[in-house]
Parts: sequence; structure tokens; C-alpha cells
Amino acid sequence: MNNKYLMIYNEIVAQIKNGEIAPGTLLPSENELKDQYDTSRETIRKALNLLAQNGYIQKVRGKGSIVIDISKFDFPISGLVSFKELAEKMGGKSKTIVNELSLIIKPDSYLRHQLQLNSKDQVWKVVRTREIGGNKIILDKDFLAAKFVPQLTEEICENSIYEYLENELNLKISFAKKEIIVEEPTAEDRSLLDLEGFHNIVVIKNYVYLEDASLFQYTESRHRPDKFRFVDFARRNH
Amino acid sequence: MNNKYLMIYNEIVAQIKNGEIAPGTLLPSENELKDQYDTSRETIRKALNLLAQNGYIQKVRGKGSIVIDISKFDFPISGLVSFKELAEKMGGKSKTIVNELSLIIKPDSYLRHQLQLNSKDQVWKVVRTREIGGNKIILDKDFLAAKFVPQLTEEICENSIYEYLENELNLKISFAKKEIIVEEPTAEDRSLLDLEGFHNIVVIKNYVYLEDASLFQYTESRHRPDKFRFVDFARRNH
DNA sequence: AAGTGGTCTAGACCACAAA
DNA sequence: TTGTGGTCTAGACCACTTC
Repeated sequence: MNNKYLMIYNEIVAQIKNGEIAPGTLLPSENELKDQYDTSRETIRKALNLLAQNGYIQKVRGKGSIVIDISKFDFPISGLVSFKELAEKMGGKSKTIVNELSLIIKPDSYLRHQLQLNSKDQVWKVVRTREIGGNKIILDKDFLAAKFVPQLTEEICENSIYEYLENELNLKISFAKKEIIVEEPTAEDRSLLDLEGFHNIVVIKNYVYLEDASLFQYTESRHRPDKFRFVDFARRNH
Repeated sequence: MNNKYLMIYNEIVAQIKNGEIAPGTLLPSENELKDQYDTSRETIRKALNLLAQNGYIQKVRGKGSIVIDISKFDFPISGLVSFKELAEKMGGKSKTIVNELSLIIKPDSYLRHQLQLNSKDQVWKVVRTREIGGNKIILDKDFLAAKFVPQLTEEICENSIYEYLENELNLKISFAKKEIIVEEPTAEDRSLLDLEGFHNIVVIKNYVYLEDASLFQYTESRHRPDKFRFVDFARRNH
């Protein structure tokens, strides 16, 4: 990484995380940092703005940059979290079961709307159950525009579709829009998940876009409510 | 507003929203915009970065800035949403009932931990029921560090505490950390809300910070699941 | 008055995409 | 090769906080 402001950002993040810089204290001023890192002030400011965006510091004009106490929170705040990352966090053994893998030749109007497709575009449908600690607690329903994904196998789905897309197909995912709602479980939820008497399902609708801003994937991730948790960080713009 | 990059940002947002700039098309290049607005390229870049952060455009190196189709989403994406704003969005008549207003002289350890207080700090406790369209669907439990808020009346709580803090006390809220989980309803939920047989409650835990990064409010907003909706926009950092 | 972060500039060089 | 966005610089002036 030959990126100066990212290197500075990462160094300061590391210092905050390992306690070298205490929460509540001030960072060195931008002019001091500029000298320390032998760079320009704008470059320092880029690094500090990243820190502020990600909730590590709070910048105050006339005062300085205050280090925020992050100890109470599990980072990363927000962002695209894949099942693999989630499973690692929760600990316990995880497993993926592929319930369905099909190529829809004629998508219905709901799907065409969600993926903004022509009637001739085909769509991959993948239904997977996620098991953590012996319980099936997540049902993932993925719909991928086939024009971007020529091939898809059960093996790929058992591992990570994301890794396949990014590493093999070189598709770059750039951003996603999420919507979180709570629903009654469907018959499909009941049959594929270990609901254990829970009466609701947390549904995360995920619209995933590629680098050129084309929408290529729509995912519904259906979670048993007791295992669901979402963290968000929001800065207020005055 | 004598802020050049914000003016440029707002102008472009307006153009995107009213359809002057069509989704999927490219913005003028940074150099063209620099000339159009008679400014420097870095200032244009600041405006464009804001647009990208807020989900209006996608920047692609070598190509340009693509306008994203926002028509399918209700903005604003994420952020601090107060009850007043929420009620306006959902339409229907809204009402606030103040169930409890008290000054806790000796906060218990849970509260001290959540608000990072000394044992001598006092805390305001406010419990309010929110009614929309004739149904009590939200239970808000607010805890405010009293060192920042000397006075609090039932009248203030019936309107907006936020407005009181920002306009009267001149406290500036700068950012918040949210955690969303799903719980079983408590006895309190059952007695104060119209649960109508729902078996779960969506709990939004909100940690609110002031401009100087001091934590001053902890809020639990408990929503009936059928009326809950959360929207998020996440950019992936490659 | 001195020090802080916020904005703005004009110019340079680089990485990448398209023709 | 040309044009795009990404990074970096050195310097200027401003708004705000603190002493």
C-alpha cells in the first residue's frame, strides 16, 4: 500500500485500538502530525476525516481531535457483513446448506422490479440455510442477474458467493442499500429454519451494486430474531 | 451559506432530485465542473465526495461520476431519525404520552455503565408512549445525564426533547451509535403499548454524543415489529 | 495573541479506461 | 494518446477556542 493517508489512518487506528492513545484525550494537532509524518496538512486531514467518519475521533474547531471511547462497541460499525464474517464473530461451528440453485428463465414482475431487469434477462436463484452452533438460524435468498454471472455451482454456493464473484469473476462490489424489517415467518421459513417457537423473522433486504453503479444482486437475509444484531454509526451534519 | 463546496453539492443534489440529471448518466468531469463553477478542482472533489457518501453518485476512475437511481428508496438513508420525523413520514395523527418523568439521584450500575457516569452524577429518566394512527406502537425510554440538562418538564417531553436541547440549551448533538436487536416484550411493553398479539419488540439502543464527544444520552426505542423499518446505505472500501 | 481545525487554491504526478 | 478520477503538496485566509 503506497497510499500515504491510508497508512497514517491505519497507524492511528492501531494506536487507538491498543490503547496507546487513550479515549477522551486529544490527538496531536494537524500541524504536529504534518511534521511527524513529514507530509502536507491536507494529507493529514484526509486521514483524520476517515477516522472521524468511522467513529474513532471527533474533530472540534479551535480545540483539536478527541479520541472517542469505542470500547463498548463491536466494530466494524455498519457495512456489508457477509455470513462468513458474522459466523466468525459469533464463534461456534458454522455450516451452509444449499436448498435450491436454479436459473430463472422468466423472472416474474416482482423480481424484474427489484433487479431493474428487462423481461429477457435471466436470474440465478440461490436459497441457503445457515447453521451456527447446530441451529439453522439464517435463511439467505439470493437473486443474481445472470448477465454478470455466467456460471454458478453448488460448490460455490456452499462456500462464499462473494469470494467467487470478487476473486474469480473480478466483479467489484462497491455499495449496497439495506432495508431492515420484521415479518411473520413464511411456510418456507418454518420448514428450513429452526424457529423454536419464535413468531417473527428479521428480514434484511439487500440491494448490491457493482462499481459502475449497476444493480446486480438482490438478497433477502432472514434471521431468527434472537440471533440478530445490527450496529450503526451516524454522524449528524449541522 | 458562504460555503462553496456545499453550495455546489446542494445544486447538484437538486438537479438529481428533480430529474435534470438522469440516473445512469455521467456528471460533467471534475475539470469541466471546475470551470463551470469557477473554482479549484479540490473544491469540486469535495462536493463530489459528499455526493458519493450520500449515495447520489458513484465515482469510477478513468470514467467519471455515474448518477445512481435513487427513485426506489426513501431518503434520507440512515441517520438520526426523531419521532417527529418518523411520524410525518408514516402520516396519520401522532401523539406523545409522558408516562414517567423523574430525576434519578442514585443511578444503578447498568445506567452508570451505559452513560459512563460517576456514582454522583444524576440522571433524568423519561418514559414516553408514541401513538400513530390511534395505536401505541413505540415506547421511548430516555436517560439524560443531568449535568448537561438542568431542567426538564412534562411539557418539553410532550413536544420534542431534541428541539429543547438544541434550541433552548444550545447543546449540539454530533453523532450517535445505534444498536438494533429483537427482544421478547417486557411487562412494561405489554402494559404501555398496543401489542395486539405481537410476540417480539424491536429495540433500538441509541447512544448520543455531544460535539465534544461526551456521551450524554442513552435511549431505548422499543417498536412494535410491524411498524418498524430501517434503511441503511453502505459503501464498500476496497 | 496564539493555536486549533475548516476552506480554498493552483499545480503536479499517478492509475486507469476508452478510443 | 487523451481524458478521467486519485493522491499529494505548500501556502493562504478564515472561524473558533483558549489563554
